[in-house]
Amino acid sequence: MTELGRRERKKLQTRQSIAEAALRLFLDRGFDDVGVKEIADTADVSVTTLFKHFPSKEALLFDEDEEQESALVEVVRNREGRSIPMALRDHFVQAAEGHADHPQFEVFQRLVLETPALREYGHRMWTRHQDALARAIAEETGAPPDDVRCAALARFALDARDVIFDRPDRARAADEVFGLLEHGWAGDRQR
Amino acid sequence: MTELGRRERKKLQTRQSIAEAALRLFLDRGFDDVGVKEIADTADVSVTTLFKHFPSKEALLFDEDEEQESALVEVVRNREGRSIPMALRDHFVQAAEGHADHPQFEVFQRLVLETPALREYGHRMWTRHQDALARAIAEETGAPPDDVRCAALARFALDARDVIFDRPDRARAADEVFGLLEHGWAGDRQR
DNA sequence: CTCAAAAAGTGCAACCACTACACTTTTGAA
DNA sequence: TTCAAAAGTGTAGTGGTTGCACTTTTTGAG
Repeated sequence: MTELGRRERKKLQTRQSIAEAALRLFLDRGFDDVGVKEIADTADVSVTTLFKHFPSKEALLFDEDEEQESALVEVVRNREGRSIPMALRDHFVQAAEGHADHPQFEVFQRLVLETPALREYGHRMWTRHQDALARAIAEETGAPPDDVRCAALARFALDARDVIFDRPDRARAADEVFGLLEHGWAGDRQR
Repeated sequence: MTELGRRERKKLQTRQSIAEAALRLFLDRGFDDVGVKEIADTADVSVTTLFKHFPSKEALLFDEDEEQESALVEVVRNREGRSIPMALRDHFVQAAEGHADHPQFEVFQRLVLETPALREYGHRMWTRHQDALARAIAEETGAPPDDVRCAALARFALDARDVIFDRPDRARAADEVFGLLEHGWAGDRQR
């Protein structure tokens, strides 16, 4: 256990109150119609302080990051008999279903999807995991750590999420897209 | 032939002189160390005018766009017996080789690759073609225009370029990556 | 307990990309 | 020749972001 001193507790607290204020205001009035100044005021903090905690306005909405990466690596490493693409597919489907519970998350997701700056930032954060995922895949298949095919599969799997999220029936879409990665384009339909 | 009046010629000329000034300054001192003001001054134009010709600072470096898209569609449509992934692979390899001649382009490419803002912008511009490419693929294979697999293949092919461009031996990398799209992950190496 | 140093927070001024606006100049065509 | 559209200009602003000098709080060592 990591014992947190008063200082670090307070720091975490201000950070959280900033993030909460931002989320609330953004959901209320949209990303572009809320200024950083207003967020800082709402959180009762100076603008300078806000930027000491978050590197950009967009970052106010994307807090969790390392968990996702380790989850991805874990999925690749610990998959019970399934192929890597199938394990990843299950992971994404499961994640989507897990979020479907909280209606709060749907709203958040729509905000991100409908705000170009946020969508882009989210994508950038997401694809940061490419290298880690590629290394995990390489390690798992005995390929060299910088193998091209592993890098490609990592990239494709990461981007597959975006392709799938735009579709109404996500489970079906996931099947088709990851099926493509699993069996290849030339598998069944066309030349 | 499209006859261009004096007006349109002059407009094109100022646009070009802006782009040229920008390219020269950026190559000289880097994207982040050159202000828009300086570019405008160098091109002997006001900042307002600069932004009437280009929507953003990044856009100063990415002029050609529609040609690439139509080229992609053309490649899919008019491929002599090759499968779609293979046709796209050849297209990318050929494009890379074509640029390899001009050493000027290598420098430009390094600038883009090493400047996060530019790399990102370039990627965004590039993936704009996804829909058009997906539709072309769908049409070519008789699938519905919004078929998921076609959308996925389009996206993957577009992203493949980035994966490949980072590698030293691009031809070989292209073979491996597009081979993956052609035959699928489960093709030869691992489960 | 004391005190000095580290860290968190503050306010201000500035930078930079970008826009709105009101304006002048140039140009194409009737 | 005349007139309206289009290109260009300068100014003043907005909004995100940073640098700086400063105060306050917290910590740990003596």
